[in-house]
Amino acid sequence: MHADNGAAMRERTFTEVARRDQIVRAAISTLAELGYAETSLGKIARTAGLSSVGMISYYFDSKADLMAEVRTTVLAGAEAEVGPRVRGAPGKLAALRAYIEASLEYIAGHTAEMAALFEISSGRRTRVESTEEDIEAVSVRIVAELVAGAQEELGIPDPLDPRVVARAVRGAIRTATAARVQEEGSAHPVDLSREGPRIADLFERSLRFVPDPGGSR
Amino acid sequence: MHADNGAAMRERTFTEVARRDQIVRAAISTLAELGYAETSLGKIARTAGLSSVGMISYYFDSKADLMAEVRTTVLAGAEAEVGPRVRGAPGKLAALRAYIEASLEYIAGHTAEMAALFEISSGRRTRVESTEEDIEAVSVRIVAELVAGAQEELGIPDPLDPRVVARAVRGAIRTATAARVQEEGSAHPVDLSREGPRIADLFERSLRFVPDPGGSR
Amino acid sequence: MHADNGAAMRERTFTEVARRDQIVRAAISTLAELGYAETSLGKIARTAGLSSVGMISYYFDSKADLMAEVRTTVLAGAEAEVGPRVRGAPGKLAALRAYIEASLEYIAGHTAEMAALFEISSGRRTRVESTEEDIEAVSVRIVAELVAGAQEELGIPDPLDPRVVARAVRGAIRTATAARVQEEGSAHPVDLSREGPRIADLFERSLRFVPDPGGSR
Amino acid sequence: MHADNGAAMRERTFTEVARRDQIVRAAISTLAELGYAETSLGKIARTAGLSSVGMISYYFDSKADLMAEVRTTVLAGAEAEVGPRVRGAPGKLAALRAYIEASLEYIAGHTAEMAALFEISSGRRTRVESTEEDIEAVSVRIVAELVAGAQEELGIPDPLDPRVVARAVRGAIRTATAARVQEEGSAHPVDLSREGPRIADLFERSLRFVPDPGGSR
DNA sequence: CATGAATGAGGATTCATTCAT
DNA sequence: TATGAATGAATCCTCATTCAT
Repeated sequence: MHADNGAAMRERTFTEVARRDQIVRAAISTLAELGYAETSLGKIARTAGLSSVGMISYYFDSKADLMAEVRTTVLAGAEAEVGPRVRGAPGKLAALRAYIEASLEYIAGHTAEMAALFEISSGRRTRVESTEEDIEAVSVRIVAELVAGAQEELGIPDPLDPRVVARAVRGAIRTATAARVQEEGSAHPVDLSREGPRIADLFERSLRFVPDPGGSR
Repeated sequence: MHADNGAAMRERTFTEVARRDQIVRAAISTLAELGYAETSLGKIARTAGLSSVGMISYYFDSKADLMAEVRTTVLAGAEAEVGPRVRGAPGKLAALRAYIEASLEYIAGHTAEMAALFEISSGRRTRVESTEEDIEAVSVRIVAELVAGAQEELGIPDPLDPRVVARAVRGAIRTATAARVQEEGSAHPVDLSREGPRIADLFERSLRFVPDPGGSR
Repeated sequence: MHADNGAAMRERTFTEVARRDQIVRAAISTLAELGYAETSLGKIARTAGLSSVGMISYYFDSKADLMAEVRTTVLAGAEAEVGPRVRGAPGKLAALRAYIEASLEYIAGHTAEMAALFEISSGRRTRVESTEEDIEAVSVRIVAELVAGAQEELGIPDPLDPRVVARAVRGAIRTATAARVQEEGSAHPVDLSREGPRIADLFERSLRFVPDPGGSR
Repeated sequence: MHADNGAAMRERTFTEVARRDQIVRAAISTLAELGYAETSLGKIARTAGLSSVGMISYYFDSKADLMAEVRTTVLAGAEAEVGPRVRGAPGKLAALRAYIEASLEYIAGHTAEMAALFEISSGRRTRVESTEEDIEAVSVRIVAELVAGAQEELGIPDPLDPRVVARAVRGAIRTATAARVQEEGSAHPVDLSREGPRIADLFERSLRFVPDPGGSR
């Protein structure tokens, strides 16, 4: 076997990097267009303008390997946009808002990547490595930290469970994305560029909310 | 062809009903365990303890037909538990809470069914019929109505967009489900039986929240 | 096995005869509509309004058995119409003309039967019995006798080989039939009712023709 | 997909050409031997000495694709022999004779090809493309032109309908072919090499025939 | 008489992967 | 580096036939 994507790397030639990138991009398009179940190496090769399927096998150990690379690439791209904005936010609540808004903006501008990511995570079951941690689990942990910080920052007397909120936040982002894809032809499609602030508002309200001391619940 | 799911209905034998049920249950298990992409009629047959794949084809016109039956079955089960509780709730806010709690309770007791449903909706691309409306779209519409009613009920001065909230609610439910599946082996798995009230609390807070006139935002 | 279509017959009950006929007629329709390759016992059963395929197996030993019955039935029908007219003709030449015209008239009125017959003879290869003689071979022999008789009758000095003429006659009949089926949607479809006399004229001319003693050929 | 028979042509490797040819030849043998209904890719593969069925799918997009190639190949071969002789004939009547004789000579030397062609045209129902015009329809049109020309050439007072004659000619050719295949084991098999001139004689007589002014008919 | 159930072989097709060049 | 060739398993599906009731 020639290709190798393990931990201890050898150098990659320029051609190799370019080819891999070309293939990964073709895979993203294909996944987004056809879905995981209908995506084959042959179709990816055709999308990439490659004459043979063997070419992919040459650069990637297996289909799973390619899928993993797609995942990594897409996640890295998202992190590159979302991460700095979260880290540059003044305070935890602002960071949470930044996370939500940046996520939805990124999603809005990278439909194919997100669709591909979605297809991979829902279409594949066999984990390549144990290190390939679940996207959602990681995201939830990160968001939960922001939520916990924000509630602390706000000094809420009866805080919500950060992980519950975090899962809701992630769910809201995911559902908004999915809705956008599905309502594409609808009369009132979801406008992702406006969705971010609205979702942020929603969660900010729940975090800011102070239970009425004499309230019913 | 023997199996028939068209308009002009035929009587169904006892054996037929039993077999179909047996196959549907096997399909649910297989989908939940392997995911849509890895679920084949052969694997379903093996799970069902059937000797031949042809047996499935005998009772279902096609794989799509079987998947549709799975979908219908699971949705009917969920509706039977969630629907009455929502309709029996005193008021819209209570109905929203009932919806969330009942959903999570049902999910908690029917992990495999929900996973199967999830796999079908995300894994299949070719819609069987246009009438087979997207589960999420329908759910969002229903929840949005509850949200709108609740906000009206509460007399909130600056209400949130009901559809934004609805998508967040659905997202929270889905993510909680997914989290439960994925964290099965984890140290702190999600306890779905407690998750419902917490998610309901979260959204109730955001709906009850009255912006401070002199607040920072 | 219950059904039996061998030579030494036992009595057939009324129901049995009726059922067999019903099935044979359904087979003819199906063959004519779908062609041999697409005709299955299941489809024949559905066409016949029978609920189960087993019914056919009950009355016919095998698919081949049913096909043989279809063949026999159709041929008997044709013979019943063509035979008397040929035998009643005044003279051999007239008999040949009667054969051609009656054949085409019968074909014109029994499209489905003829199509079914055509499908069976071209679609199936495994001979059921050696006694199931080839239709064409038999027909050619019969026509050849008429041709030979006609030439004798006319006293042609340099007669044509009767079998050559006979094969041409049969070919003309077949091709006319096929042309009718294929040109159904065409602008100038073949009118089978007029085709008979024309084909008869054609062959009568070739039989009547007396070579010019001083001619080139 | 590897095989390609679309518009945008790709270079064909030496191996590819050889393999395709090998498969086409195997298909011809199988069709001729078993008939269309019994011809499967598996049997063709076995005939071709190929270990796997997948091999055929690798070189041909579908079974229909392969059948189309068989058709094209056989027709091209026939045209290459018959065409020049028809076009080189001195006059229309001579051309008609050349057509008949050349056709039967070609058929005599290519029994399997012709049988395969016959099986394909009669066994398949779903037309690949509308441009794939029916062989018989085309042939009849060509022959009809020759017939019309010949009658004009001969200056016959009461000419026959050229299309009627053309269909008869085609029918005679086809029936002679079929007869040859079926009478292979017979005592007096048809000798196709002598059949051509005889059939030509037959039709020449009918074209040359001048009705007797005082004749019976 | 009739039917529904069941079976298992065989149909075409797709695909990931390996290999020789 | 790159490519085309080849393989064999697995996909869904159809079908003729058998059998128990």
